[in-house]
Amino acid sequence: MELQLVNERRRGPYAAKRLSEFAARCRRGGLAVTPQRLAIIKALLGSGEHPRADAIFAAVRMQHPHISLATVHRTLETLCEIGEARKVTMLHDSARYDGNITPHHHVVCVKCRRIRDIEIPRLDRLLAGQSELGEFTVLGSSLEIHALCEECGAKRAKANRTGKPRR
Amino acid sequence: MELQLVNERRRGPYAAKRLSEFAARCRRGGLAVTPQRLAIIKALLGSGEHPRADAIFAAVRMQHPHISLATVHRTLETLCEIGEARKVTMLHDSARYDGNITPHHHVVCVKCRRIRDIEIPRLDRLLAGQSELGEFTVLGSSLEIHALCEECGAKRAKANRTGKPRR
DNA sequence: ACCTAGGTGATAGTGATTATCATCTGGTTA
DNA sequence: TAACCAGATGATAATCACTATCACCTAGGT
Repeated sequence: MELQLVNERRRGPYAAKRLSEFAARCRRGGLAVTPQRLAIIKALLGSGEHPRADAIFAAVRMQHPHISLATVHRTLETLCEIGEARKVTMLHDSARYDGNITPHHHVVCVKCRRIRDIEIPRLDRLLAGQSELGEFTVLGSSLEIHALCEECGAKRAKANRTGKPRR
Repeated sequence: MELQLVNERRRGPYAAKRLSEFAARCRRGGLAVTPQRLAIIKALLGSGEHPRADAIFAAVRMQHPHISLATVHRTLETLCEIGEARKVTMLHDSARYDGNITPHHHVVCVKCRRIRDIEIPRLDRLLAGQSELGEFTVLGSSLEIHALCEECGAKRAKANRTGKPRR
């Protein structure tokens, strides 16, 4: 089997492992280990729902009634920046439309959000043979390739040369 | 070569073909062919930028100075509904976070937006061998599989039985 | 030409996210 | 251990993309 739903039972041990390393990873990223951050990563690791900020807020509030929604938004963003979390899509800011309705996928520059179409016939073939996925009926798909475009890559290289930190 | 940027030169002929069929496709979808809709699909087909509503608005305004931004939003949405356009991601409404930072992909229910993790080792392998893509430096990727979850599929089936239109 | 369902423009409203800023605190240093 | 301060937080205002509302308009069938 080539496509496989990730087993929910793996989450417990995975979360425990990630949590045990969290403080060290924060410090490595130059971040203070605060109770709020701990609560937020804990809530995120404990959920298989790919939650939005408000869901994390609701969960965390039970233990930290004074936490601010702004802190939740900020912290989730920060966690993504140090690689302790990810977004399901990096294109959630606003709707992007495409007039090309033939099957294709996208490369997205992680800095400037420039998007270009790409074709991956092998991927389309792989998915064409998959109509069910656990409890899901497959309808279609779209691959988002994260990349750095030439222009942004050049800017970053220049910034590095003049001594600015990469991130 | 397995991954390939779509050639920009294809857009001209493709847009012309789509435009010539547009009126017929609107009527097939039960939509009136209005100057605004024509201008919007034209602007969309003429752009390789995967534009946001405001960019389409700006482009269309040059020929239709009285068009409303609301019309642009509505029309782009309508075009997606009848299959004349698509969104780059269906998850643009709000940020969804994932605590799982191991390489994986997602199945998304098109109705309720439930998301589950999936693993596609063959896709990861395919992409691991691709560090450049035209002017882009590849960093990672995320596949969004569009699907219908069991619950929503059941609801839809039931609605059909009781005579409600599917869409 | 006439009718009407559906489309549009103007604008108010909503919901998610970000900005601002005064206050607080983790973690380093004396 | 206390004192310090860069960075973190909470409260709240502001912003931004998008949707709802509604009076008026028009495409397309009669």
